[in-house]
Amino acid sequence: MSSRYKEFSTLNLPLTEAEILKQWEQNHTFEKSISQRSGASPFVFYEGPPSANGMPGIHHVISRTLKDLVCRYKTMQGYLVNRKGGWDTHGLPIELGVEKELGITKEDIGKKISVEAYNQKCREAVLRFKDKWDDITRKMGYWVDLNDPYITFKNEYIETLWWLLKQLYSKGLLYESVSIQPYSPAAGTGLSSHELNQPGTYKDVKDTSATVMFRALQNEQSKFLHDAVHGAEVFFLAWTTTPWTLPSNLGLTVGGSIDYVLIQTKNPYTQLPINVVLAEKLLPKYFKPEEEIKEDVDFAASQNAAAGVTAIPWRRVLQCKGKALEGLQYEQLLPYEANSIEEIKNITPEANPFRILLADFVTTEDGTGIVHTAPAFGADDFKVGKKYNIGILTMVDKQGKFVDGLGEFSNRYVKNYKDEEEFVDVNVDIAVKLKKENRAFRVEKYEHSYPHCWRTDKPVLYYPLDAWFIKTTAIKDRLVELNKTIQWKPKSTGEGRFGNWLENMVDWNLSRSRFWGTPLPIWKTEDGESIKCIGTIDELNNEIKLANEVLGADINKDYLHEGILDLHKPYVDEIILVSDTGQPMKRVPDLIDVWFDSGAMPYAQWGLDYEKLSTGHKHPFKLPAGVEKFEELYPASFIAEGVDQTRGWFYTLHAIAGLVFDTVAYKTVVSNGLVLDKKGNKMSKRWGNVVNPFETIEKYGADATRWYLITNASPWDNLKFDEDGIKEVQRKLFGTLHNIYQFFALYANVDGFNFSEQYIPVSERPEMDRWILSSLHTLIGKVTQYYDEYDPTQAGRAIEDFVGEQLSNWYVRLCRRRFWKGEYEFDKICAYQTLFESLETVVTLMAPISPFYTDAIYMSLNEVVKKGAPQSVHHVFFPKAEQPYIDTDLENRMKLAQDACSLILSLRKKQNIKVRQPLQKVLIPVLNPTMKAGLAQVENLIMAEVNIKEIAYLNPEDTFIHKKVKPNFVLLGKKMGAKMKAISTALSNFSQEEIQHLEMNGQVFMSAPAINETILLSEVEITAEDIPGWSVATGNGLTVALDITLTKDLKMEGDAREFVNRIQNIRKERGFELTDRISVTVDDNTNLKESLITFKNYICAEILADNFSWVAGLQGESVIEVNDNQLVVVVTKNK
RNA sequence: UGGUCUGUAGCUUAAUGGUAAAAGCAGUUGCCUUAUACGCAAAAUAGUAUUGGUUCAAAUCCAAUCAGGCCAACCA
Repeated sequence: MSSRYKEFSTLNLPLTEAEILKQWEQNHTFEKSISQRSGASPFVFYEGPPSANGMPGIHHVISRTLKDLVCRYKTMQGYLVNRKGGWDTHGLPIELGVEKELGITKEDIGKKISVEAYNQKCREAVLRFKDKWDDITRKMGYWVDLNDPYITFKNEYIETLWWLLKQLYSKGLLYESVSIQPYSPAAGTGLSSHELNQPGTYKDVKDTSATVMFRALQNEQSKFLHDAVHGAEVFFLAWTTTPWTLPSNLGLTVGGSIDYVLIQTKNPYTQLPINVVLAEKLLPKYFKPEEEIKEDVDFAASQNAAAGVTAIPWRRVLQCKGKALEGLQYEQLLPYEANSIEEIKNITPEANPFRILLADFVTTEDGTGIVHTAPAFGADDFKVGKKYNIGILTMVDKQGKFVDGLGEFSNRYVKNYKDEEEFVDVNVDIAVKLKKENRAFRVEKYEHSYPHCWRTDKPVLYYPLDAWFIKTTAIKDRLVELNKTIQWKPKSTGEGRFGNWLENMVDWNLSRSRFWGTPLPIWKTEDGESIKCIGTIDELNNEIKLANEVLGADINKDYLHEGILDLHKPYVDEIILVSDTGQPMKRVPDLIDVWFDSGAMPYAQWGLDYEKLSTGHKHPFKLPAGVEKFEELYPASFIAEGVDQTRGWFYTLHAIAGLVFDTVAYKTVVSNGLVLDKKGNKMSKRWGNVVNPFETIEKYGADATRWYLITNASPWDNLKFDEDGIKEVQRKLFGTLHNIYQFFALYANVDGFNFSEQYIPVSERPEMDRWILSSLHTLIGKVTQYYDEYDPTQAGRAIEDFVGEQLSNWYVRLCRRRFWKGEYEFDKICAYQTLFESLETVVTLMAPISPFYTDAIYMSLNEVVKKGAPQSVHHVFFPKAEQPYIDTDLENRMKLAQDACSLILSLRKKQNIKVRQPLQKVLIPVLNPTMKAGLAQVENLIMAEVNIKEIAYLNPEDTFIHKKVKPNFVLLGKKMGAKMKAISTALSNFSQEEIQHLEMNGQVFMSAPAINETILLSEVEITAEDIPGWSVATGNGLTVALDITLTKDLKMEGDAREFVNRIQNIRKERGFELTDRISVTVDDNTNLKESLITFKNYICAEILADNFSWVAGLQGESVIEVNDNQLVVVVTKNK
C-alpha cells in the first residue's frame, strides 16, 4: 500500500490507457470480473459476429461501445455476464473478395481453380484481419472473450445448423420450390441482390413496349360484357415492356377496387371496330377527350374513313370494379406447340390458366390497369400465379433464347446477348405480328430503368430457379405476437420497421448457388422422389456406410474410415447416399443463406451434445463449465447492432427461435444508428471520408472516443462524427476530472489523508459537503435509471453536468481553502472524505462508458485507501442512491446561491468592479418566507463567493419592489381552458396594489366579463422585476441589487487583496512549496502603505509570511502593480 | 416506388402540448487562479424545413409537401 496518491502530470489519455490495459491483462481483470460473479443470476448477452475479412471502422466502435457498456454496467449491478465472441466467416463478400484477389469470376470456379482450392482460399481470407479486429477490441476496451470464439465455418457449428434445419424439415417447414430471381443469361448465373445493388446496375434503356389485346371468351360469366356490345368481341388491354414474355403469359391481373371501363372503339392499326377493357383512370393515356362519342353509333361504318385520318372515336359502354372481372377467361394470345394447354398441364397438372386474377400490386400509374402475368418472369406474377394456380411457362431457356416449338420465334435471343451485329429484336417482330393479327392496340418505344448484369453489362432477366425455402409464413402470427414481448430501443424500430416486415413476411429463400458456405444437408434421388435431410455428422457417417453397403464398391470410399472431416464443398458433394428403395441420392448443390449462420448463433455457438441428443433433450447443446441449463444462456437478455441489421440478424434470430423453439431469441434489442461524417454523408471508401478508428483512439484515447460516441447523440440516432467533439470531451470532462483528482492528490498527500479516520456521518458534515453528497446521490439515482432504460446518452450527460458544474466549478472551487487552510482536523477531514467519496463514486458511474481512465483514478485512490476495495472499478458494485443523503431543499437553496452569485458577478462585470474588490452590500427581494429562509442559509457562501460584506432582504410586503404576476400555465390552463388568454392579459395588467392584495389574501376574484373566476395565489407566479434606483439584475425568478459605493475601508481592503494575489504569483513563479514560510520587504515609498499596514495580519496569514518590513528606496527584482500603483518588493524563503 | 426515421443558432445537441426556445463548441469582449487559459464571465446569434389544420396554448399532435438517412424493392 502506497502512502501517497499518484500524481499525474498533464492528462494523457492514450498513455494512461496503455498502462491500464497492461494491468488488466496482467491481473486478468476481465476474467475476474466474470468469475467473481459466478453463481449470480445471469444477464445473457449475444455477440453478433463480425466478419473479419475487412478492416474495422468507427461504426463498429459505436455499437461495440454500446454492447460493452451495458455488459459492464450489468456486471457492476451484480449479474454474471458471459461474453462469448464470434466470427462470421461465410458469405458473398468473402467470396467476392477472393475472386477479386485471384482475378477470376464465379464461372472459373471448378475450372481454372478447383472448388477445394478455392474454398481453402476463402478459409484463409476469412480471418485475414482478425489481428486488426483483436487489436481494436483491446484498444477500445471492448471486453469480450476472444479466446474461445464461435466460428461459423467450423464443423461443430455447421453441424448445429444442420440439426436445426432437420428440425424444420421434420416439421414440414423446409421445402423446395421455384423462386423468381435475377438471372444473367449472358453470364449464365443468378445474381444476388447484393450484385444487383452495385452502382451502375440500373440503366435507362429504350425498349419496345406493347399494349396488347387479349380476347375474352364468351360464356355465362362474361355475358354482361358481351351483352353490352350486342354480342361483339371484347378484349382486355394489357401493357408490357417485355413482349418476349407474352408467349409465357398465363393470366391477367387486375386490382379488385380499381374501376374498369368497357370502351367501344377502333383498332388504330387495322381500323377494325373493337371493344376493349381497361382501367378508367388510364383512359386519357389512350383516348382523347374530344374524340369521345356519347351516342350509340355504328363503329363499323366509320371504318372507311379517309386514309390518314388518325382520330380514334371511342365510347363508354360499361363500368365495373376489378372484382367483377375476376375469373373471366380469355383466349391465349400467342399459341404454339410449346405453350399449348397440354404442355402447361404437363408441367402443372392442375393448372387452370388464362383467367383474370386479383392482386393488390396493380396500380393505375402505368399501362392499362390490367397486368400481363407470366409467372416465370416476375416475382409478383409468380406469387399471384401460384395463388390462382395458373401454372408456369418458361418459354425462354437459360441462354436467354426462346425454346423450340414457338414457330418463327423459336431459338431467337430475347435480347442481344451474343453481341450479334445482325441482331433483329424479336420483341419488335412479336409486336409486328400482333399488329397484323389485330391484337396490338399500341406499340411504342418506352424508356425506363432496367437492371443489368455488372459483369457483362447485359440486361438481367427474372427467371425461375429452384430453391429451398423455410416456411416462415406458417408461423407469421406467432412471430408477430412474440415480437410484441421484445423491448425495442428505439420502440419505433420494433413496431414500425420490424413489425411491418413481419406483417409482410414471405417465406425465407435459403438457397444460394455459391461455394463457400454452409451446405444444405439435403440429398435427393435423381427422380426427386426420395429426399433425406441430414441432422448430424454421426447420421451422415452412418448413411455414408449404408450407401456403400447397398450400392457397392467405390461409393464413398474416401469417407468410410474416418467419416467426413470437413462439411464444406466439395467434400459433401462427393458423398452419395442411398434411398430406402436403393436408389443413389445426390446432394442438392445449394448452400444456405449466411444469415442462417448468424441467426442460429444462440445454439450453434455451443455445438451439439450427442449424449443429450440420444435422450431426445429439447436443447441438445453443449454447455460451458458452470452452466447447468440451457435456459441460463437463452434467450438473450440483451443484444445490440446497427439498425441495418433489422432485416438481417435481428430477423433471423427471431425467426429461427420462433420456428424451432417457439420463443423469442432476445428480450431487449438496441439498434443503433449509423455513423456519418461530419457533413452528414454516409462514410464510404469511395468518398474517402472513412474514419480510421485506430488513429482516433491513438490520438484522443478510447475513453474520450467512447464517451463522445455515446453522449453526443442517442445511440439510435445517426451520429455525425466530428473529431472536434472528441477533443471537447477530452478537454472538458476528462480534463476537469483530472484536475479534481490532481487537486485532491496534492493536498491529501500534504496532509497524509488516507481515510484512516472514522467515517463522519453525513448529517454532521458542513453544509457544502452535505450538498455535494446530496447532489451525488441524486445523480446516482438518475444515472441508474438511465442505464436501466438503456439510455446511456442521458446518463453520460447527467454525469458531465455534475462533474463540470457541481463538483468542479462549485464544490471544489468554493472549498479550496478548506484543504489548505488550518489544521488537519474535523472540517478538513470532512472535506477530504467528501471529495474522496465524490471522486470515487463519479468514476464508478462513468466506468461503463469509459473504462480506462476511471479505473486509473479508482486504483490510484484505493492504492492509498484500501478499505478492502476490489482491484478494479469494474469489480465493484454499482453505487446505490441512498435516501438519507438526499436533501432536496438543500439542493434547491444551493441552486439559489449559484443563481445569486451569477447575477452579482454579472453586475460587477457591468460596473467594471473586480471580484477582489470587496463591496458592502447586496439587496435581494424575497417573495416568500421559504425563499428567505433558503437564502439565509447560504448567505455566507454567497458573500464569500462574490466578495460582499452583507446581504439585505426586501420582504414581500415591501412596496419598494416592482413585482410582476403571470399565470402558472400548466396549472391554470387545465382549469380555465379557453379563458386563459383573457386571464393572462388581465394579470399582466395588475397594479402593484393588486398584486399585493393577491399575496395577502391568497386569492383574487377576477370579475372581468370574460373571466369571472377566482384565482389562487398558488396558481400564479410572482416575480420581482425591478428595484427603482438600484443597479439590478434578474434571472431565474431571482433579482439582486448591488450597492456599488466604494468606501475608504473597502478600497484599502481591495488593495490588500490585490497585494496578496501578486505575492502568491511570485511564490508560484519561484516554485516555492505550498508550505514554505516567507519574508516580505516592501518599498516604503508607496500610496499603498496605509492599506497594507491596516491589513497586515490578514496579508501575512494569506501569504505565509513571518516577516513583513518596510525599506525606503528598496531595490529588487520584483516590481508589482497594485491598483495602478507600482511597488518594489523582495520575497525570500525562510529557512 | 413502398415502409421507416430525421429536419431547432455557423456546428453538435436540449426543451412531460403551457407562453420571452435551453446549453456547449466556434467567433467577439473582458477576467480569475496556492486544481484548472483544460478555466470564469458578458454580449451577440434561431423563432424550430415548408404549407395547412387541431387547441385557450404547437418545436412538440394531425395532414400534405420538400430534403436527407436507412431498409425493402424496381414488377406490367
